[in-house]
Amino acid sequence: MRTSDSATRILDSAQRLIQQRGVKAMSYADISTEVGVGKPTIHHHYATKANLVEAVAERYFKVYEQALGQIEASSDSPEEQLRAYARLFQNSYADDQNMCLCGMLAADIALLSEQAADTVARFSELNVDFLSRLISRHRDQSKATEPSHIEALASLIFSSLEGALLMARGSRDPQVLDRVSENILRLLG
Amino acid sequence: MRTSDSATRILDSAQRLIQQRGVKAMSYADISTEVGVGKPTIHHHYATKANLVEAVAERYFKVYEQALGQIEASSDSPEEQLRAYARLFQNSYADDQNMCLCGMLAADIALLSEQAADTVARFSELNVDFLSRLISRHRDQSKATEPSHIEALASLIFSSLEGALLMARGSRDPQVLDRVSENILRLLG
DNA sequence: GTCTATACAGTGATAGAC
DNA sequence: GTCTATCACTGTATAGAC
Repeated sequence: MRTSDSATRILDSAQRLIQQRGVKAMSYADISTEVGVGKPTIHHHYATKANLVEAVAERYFKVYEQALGQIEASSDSPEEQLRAYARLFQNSYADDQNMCLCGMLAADIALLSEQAADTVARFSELNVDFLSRLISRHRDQSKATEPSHIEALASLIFSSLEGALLMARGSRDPQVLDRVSENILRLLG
Repeated sequence: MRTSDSATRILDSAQRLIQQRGVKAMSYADISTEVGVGKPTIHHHYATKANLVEAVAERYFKVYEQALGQIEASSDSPEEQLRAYARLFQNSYADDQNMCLCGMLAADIALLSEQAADTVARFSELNVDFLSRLISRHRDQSKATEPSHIEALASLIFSSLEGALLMARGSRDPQVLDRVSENILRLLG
């Protein structure tokens, strides 16, 4: 159905609005205009705003999880995989200077329902786990490293990219992300 | 004047609310309740919400600039100065899981006036410049390094800490900041 | 599944008295 | 410098028809 994936188009619009303006500034009126349906239609698909945010977060998590899976499944080297990982963030910024959805939700954590906040926490784990595996694989090729060090390095890489996305928006300097991405590759070796 | 630092207490309240909830969720009603003055009083000191946000950002910038100056003036080693720098972020989080004000403003960049957005950009430069000087001083003790590498490393450190602050909020894990801070020290040497 | 119409709380902001 | 009273507007949400 062309018409009846309104639910999906509402999610698309809501996600974009959150990434650009934050949860509080994402309104039913904006979505209504963008998608071309009445506000009651939005409520029909997602009863409350909390529900809508939860749905956006959950879908984002799953899509992102799949993307990480594809990177991991590729037979590339850990270095190449890390490059592909960094590209996820670069693509987000290239697409209208979008913040990572969960990065924005983390900033707005005080406004979220328990469920949405939980998805944000799981997103963080997802990234750290992915990076920890990647680092382990890389380290096996040379020398062994303590698990706590690996997790700390994974946290550093994830934080760097989330922060670089934030910094790129704040400083209006698109190159920040590229420079940080390059230096992260150096961290690995 | 005891009474007439209402202006200051309004700024304090507004800043805290922005750091915890973001610009859009900071309201005159909240400040009015917290400070104990009527909403018209807030307008008397800061005519519009945009003015208020600009004043909060500008004061934050200046206080932060002073803090960096004190770190720089201290006769400590570059390593110790970097530790003190990281502590600024750790203190922010320790104080009610506060986001860095300009980090939150960067997330809310689409909602800001030109002037406020400019202060955020200047804040970013302030940090990168400070860190670049610090790195240069450290490198002089050993080997020379290209300026572009220094700035890239400075951006990485700043991004890491802003991102770690965001990540600590999102993952509800206070130790993230500590782990990232430690690893940053390793980046220097 | 979508609409019109509407309820009602909260928003930033202003007028004018003290 | 602070107040009371009030403004126009927008926010989320609901009722009920089609």
